[in-house]
Amino acid sequence: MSIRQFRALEAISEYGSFAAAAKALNLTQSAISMQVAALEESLGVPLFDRQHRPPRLTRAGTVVLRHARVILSQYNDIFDALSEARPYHGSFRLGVIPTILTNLLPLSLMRLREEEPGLTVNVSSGLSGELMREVETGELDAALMHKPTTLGTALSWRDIAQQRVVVVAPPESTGETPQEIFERHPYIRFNRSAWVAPLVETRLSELGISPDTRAEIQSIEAIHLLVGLGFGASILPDVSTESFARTSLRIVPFGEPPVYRTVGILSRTDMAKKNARRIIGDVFAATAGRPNTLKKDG
Amino acid sequence: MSIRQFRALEAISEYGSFAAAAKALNLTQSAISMQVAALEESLGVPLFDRQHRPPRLTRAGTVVLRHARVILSQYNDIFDALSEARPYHGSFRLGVIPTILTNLLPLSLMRLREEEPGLTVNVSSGLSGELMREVETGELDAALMHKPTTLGTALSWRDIAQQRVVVVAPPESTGETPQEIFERHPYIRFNRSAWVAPLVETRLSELGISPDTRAEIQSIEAIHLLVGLGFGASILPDVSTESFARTSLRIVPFGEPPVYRTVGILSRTDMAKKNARRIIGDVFAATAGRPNTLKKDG
DNA sequence: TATTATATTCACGAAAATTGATTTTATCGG
DNA sequence: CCGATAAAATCAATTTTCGTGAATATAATA
Repeated sequence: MSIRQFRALEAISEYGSFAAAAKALNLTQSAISMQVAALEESLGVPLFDRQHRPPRLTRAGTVVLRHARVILSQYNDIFDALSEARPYHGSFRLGVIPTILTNLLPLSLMRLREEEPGLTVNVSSGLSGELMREVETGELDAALMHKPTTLGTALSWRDIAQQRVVVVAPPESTGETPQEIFERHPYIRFNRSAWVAPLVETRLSELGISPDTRAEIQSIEAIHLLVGLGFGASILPDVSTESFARTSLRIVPFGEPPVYRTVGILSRTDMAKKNARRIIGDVFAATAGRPNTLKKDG
Repeated sequence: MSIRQFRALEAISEYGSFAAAAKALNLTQSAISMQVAALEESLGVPLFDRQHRPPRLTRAGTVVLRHARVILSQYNDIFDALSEARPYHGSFRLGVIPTILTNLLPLSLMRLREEEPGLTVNVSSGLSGELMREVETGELDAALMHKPTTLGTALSWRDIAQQRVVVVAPPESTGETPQEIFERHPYIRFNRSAWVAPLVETRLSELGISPDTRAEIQSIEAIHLLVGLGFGASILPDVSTESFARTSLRIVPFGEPPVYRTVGILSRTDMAKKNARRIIGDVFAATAGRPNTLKKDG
């Protein structure tokens, strides 16, 4: 099964016979015949009814042809797509929630500067609710934030990362389960993210845990420090894959199935800078998906 | 540019490095490296930024990757699609306009019986307006008819054939243009098709022709016969490609650009027998597109 | 700076595709 | 029904492509 074989199949259907297809593709008729044979071999199904001359497509043949057409059109579009993907020049106003500000963002901006030097990104920070409003009014071109629960057609969303919510405990702590950990350690509540908090509360009560809440803190970094000093344990989105602040904290699953928060890009459906949006989205997605260390210099 | 190369590209993006992709695909690093090199060569664009190790996708790389993903998913879907395309068993009520009844239909039914013996097609005939109503009420599963000018979302349409409307003149007639022909021959009007008639009238007056109308006849076959006997000339949809009744009449273009009528399949969007509809549509489209003679026996 | 992980290069052998000649099979015309 | 013709299948020889393994080269890491 190769593209050449699909091309042959399409040509046969277009020109009506193996021989005609061969001529159109500058090949021998036997080459076409063998390509079809190979295709049928690998699919385990006859694509043509040889009772007729020229052979006719079987039902299976038309099914395969339909797919072949899609494949070939995607294939042919590649060059066009490449020629449209020329260097971008302009500015882009991006809103970002605090958690991302200190994790995903720096790496992504480095990459972006490398890949698309002509694109200037103006970053501002805020909570998801505020950002959403600013996107709606056009103050921001897009926002990197939590996935809203409801979304009108005026706004577009693209997933960037799924962050697992986990229990973070001191390195020297004992206890394998959330229950054990919160029996032995006070709870440092991370209450910034209004989007995740309810999920955490629900899961806590599902697990039958009533933690000893000792503090409420807004910053993931600050909580990391406190937990590292043995002050208590906390429940946070797992940003450790971003390789920043990879302190030696214990990470324990927070029940099954894991609680996730989805981070992505929100923008207006009718926005102008769709190309820039795609570039930025691609870079953030790449950074989130395949964490790489920051280059020393740039 | 081959599917294997696209697979390599996707694997690299998925597993994060050439080496990891190689392992996943049971190949050597060098094989992957060469595939990428070949891909870049044939596209004329670097897909990876070798300043980094492992190399990072460039912008062009992500563009190609997007296409590669579509291609690969279509590719992988082929087997599923084939296994779903199992022999159909059941009946189907198909309405057909008179013109098709005597041309496309017989050939298509023969093919259909050959390809899908389990599918029984019950054919009934009527004018487009009637058929449309019967499809709406569910008396018919689908209808092969002229394309309606307006179409709600409750009904679905699929194009099957474009028939050119042409001037049909006796074999021994003279005159190269419609004007000349209708100066020398009386006009036999085909008034059955309410859908094409207005177009014909418009074109006639555009061409400044006021033909000597000698008869109005409902049947294309009858008109063919009369024209063949030299009784007059007519203007008809060109069904001669269907190789039936290929009498030796003269066929002359009816002005530029040609007048077309579009024939297709109308059905309810919410119909049950979508699979049968597709099969039938495929066969009619194949018959219309690539006219083949009828087999002697079955 | 040394070490390690990773990618590139190159020559060689293996596998696949193409060709040209030949045989087989359907269709068409008496 | 039979021969003529058009089309496809088959086969051996040849060319092309692909993958490997060893030897570099290059970037990240300690």
